[in-house]
Amino acid sequence: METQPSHISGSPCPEEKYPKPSVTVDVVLFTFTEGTLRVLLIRRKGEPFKGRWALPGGFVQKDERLEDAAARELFEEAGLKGIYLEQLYTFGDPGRDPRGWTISVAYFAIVSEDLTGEVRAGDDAGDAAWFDVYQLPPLAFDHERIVRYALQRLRYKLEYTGLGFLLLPEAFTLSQLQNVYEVVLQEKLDKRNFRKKILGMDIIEETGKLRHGDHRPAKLYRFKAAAIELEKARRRFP
Amino acid sequence: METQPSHISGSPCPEEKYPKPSVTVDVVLFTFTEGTLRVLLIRRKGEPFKGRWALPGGFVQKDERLEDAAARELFEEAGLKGIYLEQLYTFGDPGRDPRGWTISVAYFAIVSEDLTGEVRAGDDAGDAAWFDVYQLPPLAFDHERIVRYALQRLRYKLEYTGLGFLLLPEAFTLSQLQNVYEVVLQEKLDKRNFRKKILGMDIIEETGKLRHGDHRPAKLYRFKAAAIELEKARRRFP
DNA sequence: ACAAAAGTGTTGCCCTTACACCCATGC
DNA sequence: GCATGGGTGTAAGGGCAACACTTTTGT
Repeated sequence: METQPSHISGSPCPEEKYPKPSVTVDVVLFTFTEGTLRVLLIRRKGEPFKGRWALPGGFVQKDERLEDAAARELFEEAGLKGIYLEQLYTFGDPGRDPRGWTISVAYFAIVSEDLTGEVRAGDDAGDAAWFDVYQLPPLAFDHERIVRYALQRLRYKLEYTGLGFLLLPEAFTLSQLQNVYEVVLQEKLDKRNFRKKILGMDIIEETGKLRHGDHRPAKLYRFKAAAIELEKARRRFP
Repeated sequence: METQPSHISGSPCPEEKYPKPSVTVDVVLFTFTEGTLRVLLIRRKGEPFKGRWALPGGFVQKDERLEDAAARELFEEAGLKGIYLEQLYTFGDPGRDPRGWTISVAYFAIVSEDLTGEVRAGDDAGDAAWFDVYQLPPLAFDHERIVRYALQRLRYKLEYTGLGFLLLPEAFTLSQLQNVYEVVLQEKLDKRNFRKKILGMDIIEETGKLRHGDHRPAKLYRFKAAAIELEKARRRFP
């Protein structure tokens, strides 16, 4: 968030009759690796909160759709493209940015574990790194609150849609998927009921391949593309 | 929305390095009177869209929380106070305001039929009036889209919370409440099942009084205050 | 052969749905 | 007394939660 200009303390156009806020987008990007739910954070290079970790994000540009701004920031700061994005909430409390009046439109995003390795820090952003959601470092601005809200949204999403697989690699086992649900929802689930429920949703299918690990090999599944389209449509405007 | 200043065409501070958008709040306020679901609209006094109907709203002021801005606009433009409000969505598509770059944080609001009569047009806003959601006049800006989105939210809300009574007077009959659900959800409901469901939710209680109408008198109910607190808590941040 | 994860069905319960008749009042 | 909306119970079906053992592999 708000990485680039540091010269916008207050209004650059003082004594305007109708002062305007700065508007930023911030993205809470989730993935799931090594058995933990993770969020992408960027280390801030400039003031304020220099050196602290913050959500990827930045100023919205003129003639840019809000969602496009979120996608652009993800690309500029982390090299990621084509990510699942949806608007989360808009935060505008006075005092949330020490530089002055700033409103942030937060986005919620999910990326497959596959792309997790592609993350590279952007040029003018600091390091980028994945953090366990349940063990975050101190964050800049009100970003901790934004992450908490996003986590709540992720829980709702898993509870009534089947989109947990967005967090996983393209091919995954049912045990992996169940693990995602258990970590996100913070509760233990029954294996048989879980499988029945997911398979009954008709959103994933067998790939025909097996994953060989330490023990009995597991069937690999992939999601049906239609499932994502359906969810997107569900959230679109009537 | 955007009633006051018409001099903000483009940026008042041209050639800034980081131009800022204007930020407004718009409120979709629902109520239920005479058997129809209604939205409050304000006739625009100034350009653009002069004379058209629009959602109540206006510019966010500095050091003002977004929700406070929404509440303030409702008071200034319609004389209403203490309304149930929740954030709906933020609209920022380029071109949505012919005057220039404007982002609108839309709020969703519900008012009891009791207060419906208190609506009076604000000083600098035009007339205020209630319109049947299913028969809206042409609206200014992208307000029709915002209303559609709000209606979708209202449906979700009635489906899994019991907050339909927020639209009704303080004391209401179960038939009135069922009628609200039927009009909002656009489907006919079974009387016995509806009553079982609502009473089972433990959110309303008998007042002990009866409403005398044309036929057999009906028991009057009121909602339990705890029900609203519960819903507010559910939406609050963890 | 053994340890460890994968995989698989049945039962009971509850919640949801479908459905029809009597009641109390105003006119 | 009749028209009109108010009010009530039950039975069947579907979905969800609880529960334990066999299978397949790697070592």
